[in-house]
Amino acid sequence: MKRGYHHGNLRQALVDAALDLIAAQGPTGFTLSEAAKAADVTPAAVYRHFAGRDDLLAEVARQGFDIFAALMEFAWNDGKPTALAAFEATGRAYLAFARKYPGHYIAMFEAGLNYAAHPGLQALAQRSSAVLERAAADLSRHLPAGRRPPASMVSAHIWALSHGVVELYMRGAAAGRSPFAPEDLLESGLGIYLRGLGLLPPDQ
Amino acid sequence: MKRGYHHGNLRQALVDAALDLIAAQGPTGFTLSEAAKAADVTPAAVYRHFAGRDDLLAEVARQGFDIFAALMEFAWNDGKPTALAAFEATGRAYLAFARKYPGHYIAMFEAGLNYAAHPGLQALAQRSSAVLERAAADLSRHLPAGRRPPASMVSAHIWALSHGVVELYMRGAAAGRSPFAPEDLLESGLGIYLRGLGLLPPDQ
DNA sequence: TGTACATCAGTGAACGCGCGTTCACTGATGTAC
DNA sequence: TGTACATCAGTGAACGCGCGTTCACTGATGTAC
Repeated sequence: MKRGYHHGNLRQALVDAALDLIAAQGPTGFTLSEAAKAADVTPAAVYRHFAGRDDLLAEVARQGFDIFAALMEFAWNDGKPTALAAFEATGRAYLAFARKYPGHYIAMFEAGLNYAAHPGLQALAQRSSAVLERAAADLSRHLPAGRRPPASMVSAHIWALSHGVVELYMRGAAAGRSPFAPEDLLESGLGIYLRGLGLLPPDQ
Repeated sequence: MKRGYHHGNLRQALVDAALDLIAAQGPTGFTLSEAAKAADVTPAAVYRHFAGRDDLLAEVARQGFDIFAALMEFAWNDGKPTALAAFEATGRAYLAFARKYPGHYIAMFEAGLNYAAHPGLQALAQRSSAVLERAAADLSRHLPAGRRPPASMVSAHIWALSHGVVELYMRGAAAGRSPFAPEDLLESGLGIYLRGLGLLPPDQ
């Protein structure tokens, strides 16, 4: 397919190429040159749209956080119909995102990029975690005030469990070798955790 | 300090140099050349002891699994004095390992190296996970047979939570920004989880 | 103990490669009149 | 509608760099007699 001299939407084409490379070859397996080649363009052309390799990578992460936050907000759905059901939907959404947008996920959480150097990123990342914290807070309201752990701690537990499942059992070392699907692992793990919080009956 | 022409123990010196580089600069920030330089040796000398860059990295991981498995076994201590106490000690040991041996941890779990290509590695990795599975199985024995999840699932939950805490809250994006120490996060998370399993009284 | 010799762990130079980035350039697009 | 010109998104060649790896070599170590 022959395009004209101007690409049309090179910026996004480069982001998409980067996504494919990241998903296929890990956080390191992405080079500006390869992304340019995949977009049928000279490496130098990238500099019309990005400050450099790092900037392109940051844009990938930025778009990822955008999608991620939207997905999480949609799944949480303001805690309807019940806080518990909405919470479990949010957990499923987390894994669905990691599975469907592996390039984004890796850029966001595994590329080790410097959040401080890209201020927009930091704000977006916090928007994502805010969803989870709000969900945890709403959930906590169903607990007697006495034994209610801080919502930010609950959300940290959930996030850690979710991330661990993705890293170890969806990708990673144990990916094929575990008898459990990541989705089942997260769901069962969350269930036990919620029971421990007192949000599910002890004998389900 | 001037050594003789022969190094003495170059093999281990290279492993140690690699560990420092990995810990300081991430899984990618390790090159054969830099490791050689850190050991005061020509890059070519590395090939007297390792088949190449990958082989050196694999040796780092191998030693890591060795230490890791030993540490976990020691902490588990055959489930004494009680399965519960031993289990919590094992969780603490996991985080202590990640904190004390960051280079090893990264090489083991984040370097994305091909386990199948290094058969010895696979066996060692399984020895590590066997400790956790045995602990989970011993714990489960205190549950009524009816609502006893498979031990391998319990150990997967624990591993995922521990790994997630390390990645997100010890290193990683939320490292400094969370109000909770990783150790506290894991301990509280494990506590809630164990309560959910029915191994701790509901109102602690 | 002394000597001849094999072994072996290092050197140093060289290689081809792909990387990110720069630069002067050119051809297409859009705008003013 | 046509023309002159500014803008802008690309090219292509070049750069310096550090990488992993190879090779013939050399100097130190260890062993046999």
